[in-house]
Amino acid sequence: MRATQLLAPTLRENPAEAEITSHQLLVRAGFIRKVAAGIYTYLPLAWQVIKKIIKIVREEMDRAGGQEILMPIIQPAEIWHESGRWEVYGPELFRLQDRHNRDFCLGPTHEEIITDLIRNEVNSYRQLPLCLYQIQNKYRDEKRPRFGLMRGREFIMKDLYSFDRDEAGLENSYQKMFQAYLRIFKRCGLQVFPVEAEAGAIGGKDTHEFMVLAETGEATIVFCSRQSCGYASNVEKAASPVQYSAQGRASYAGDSEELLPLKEVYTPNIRTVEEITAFLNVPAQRLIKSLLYETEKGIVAALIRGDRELNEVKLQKVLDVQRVELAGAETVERITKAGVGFTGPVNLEGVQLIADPEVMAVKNAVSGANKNDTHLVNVNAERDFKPGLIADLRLVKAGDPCPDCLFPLKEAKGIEVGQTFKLGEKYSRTLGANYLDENGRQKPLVMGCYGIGITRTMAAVVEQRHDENGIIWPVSIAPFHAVIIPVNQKDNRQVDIAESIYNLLQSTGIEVVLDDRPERAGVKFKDADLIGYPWRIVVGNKAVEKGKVELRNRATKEEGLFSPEEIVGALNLTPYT
RNA sequence: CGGGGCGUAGCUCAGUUUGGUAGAGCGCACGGUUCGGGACCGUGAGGUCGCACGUUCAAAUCGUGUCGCCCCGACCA
Repeated sequence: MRATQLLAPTLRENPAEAEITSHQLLVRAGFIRKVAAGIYTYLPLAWQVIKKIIKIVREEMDRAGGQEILMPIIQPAEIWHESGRWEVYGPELFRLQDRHNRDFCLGPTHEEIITDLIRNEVNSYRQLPLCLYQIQNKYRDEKRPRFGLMRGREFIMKDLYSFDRDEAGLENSYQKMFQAYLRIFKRCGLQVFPVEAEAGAIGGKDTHEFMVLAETGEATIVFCSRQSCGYASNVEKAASPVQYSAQGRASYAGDSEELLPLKEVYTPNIRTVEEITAFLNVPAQRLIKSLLYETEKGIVAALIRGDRELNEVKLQKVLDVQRVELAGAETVERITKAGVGFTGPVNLEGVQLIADPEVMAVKNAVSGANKNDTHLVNVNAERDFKPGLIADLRLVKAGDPCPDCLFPLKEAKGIEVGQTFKLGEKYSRTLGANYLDENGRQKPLVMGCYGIGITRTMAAVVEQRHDENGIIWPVSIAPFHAVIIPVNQKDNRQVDIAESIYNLLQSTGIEVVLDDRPERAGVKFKDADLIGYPWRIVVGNKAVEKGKVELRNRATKEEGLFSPEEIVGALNLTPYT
């Protein structure tokens, strides 16, 4: 490809709207342009990268036994009603109507379509196991699209669905996919690590997210500091190892303190945990934070130790509700008869009490009194209040003990590039996708689903592989392997040598750009670094006189002089470096 | 959906407070000088100032509405 013919509009300055590195660089280096919020055109360089990522994904899916299909973007509302997700998915579903006012949606995912296909076409255990996948545009009307390709409203995704006859089959399919995922991301030059996660709207039991560690990641993950343990989890999922025992407080902290009588104290306008710890001179661990949440099943009071944060996902799961929303000031006042900041579990009427096990362990705790400017001291669980439910509600954080081995956990930010789910029978039951076993008995198919965000993966690679000058593509997915830069476009000797190297490399199958633009060398160097070609070949005067050209590695910055004939041999096209 | 901010040339931004002829740098076109890390000189093209309505002799500037975009939060494969 000649640079004069390549549409790669680079920018000198960062676009004002781009916040994170991958967004800035992909726009600046001429890979993408925005069409609307969260919707982008992929220019030639980006599409080149995307096609390569897709090729890798396709090879690994095929190797793992997948068969590629292509399902429609536009999906009729009926099957979404059937699965119940027309309502559940909410405003995130792009909905539209045809000329007859029939409802459709743009597919955010394809469980419904595939299950519909399979229930009609697969009837026998002899046809199992079956793995089908597609690489397709997906549509999600995100509340807040952001960070360029990270969270788009239109994006490219690979989704594979596995169908097995039983749990053992699913486990086998799941493991194959898990391994395939590790290979895919490695081949894309990414360092990922799989973490345990929550299933979210898709549903299912076991699920892993594949995380690319990056400062700009939207997900927080925790992992065990002990290498051999290997525990890693999304914080939302991460369990806290503290369990409540029937023996109660005595088992905690070796604390032999006596239970003291309950007492009211005057705490004028003292509302927050910080204010109370300062005012009463007690540590935050001794406080019981009482948070009122509104759910579709009513209002609950969630109790958590003063030094902890509540994990709303855990709360939602434990209550088995769709919606948990921190109650507003009016609701708090209606329920507690006091202002925000004075809520406490003692004599709190009309709500369900749910407590974290740690709360049960605090002796002589401090809590709100449900009375303005008043707190209670020497509050003790069981004696002064009795929660209807005790459940792990804590948001785990760095330093907390690992649930598997009790070593301290570490925390990191990650970009989720893939997720695998064991769906089980969730969709096959609701949509009636069954098969007949050897005994002629009808059974629901056992499903798994496995996604990879293709366009997000491209952004994640930029996020993980860049420097102050631009992107550093691995050879495996670089838009081109190399760029040839004649330093002076008006020097015929340089141009001739550059042209001959260009022809030579092309004839050996190396993907190369000849930067034949009438620009000064500096401009070409800047663009080469910005775009991130793995190799750069500079044809300059001094080099020409010695019959040698420069070969430079984008990632390592190593340089060497080679004769044109030596270049092909010197180019190291090891994919992932 | 709550809070905040911004819409002026392809890009980055001034100008809006105090209404009166549309600006700069970069990019682009042409000519010249340059030529190994985003050169310089000259000439030039390019804008319904997001859109609509209103106030006014006069609106980029004031008012109302509306659309779009960005950030924080909530939410999310």
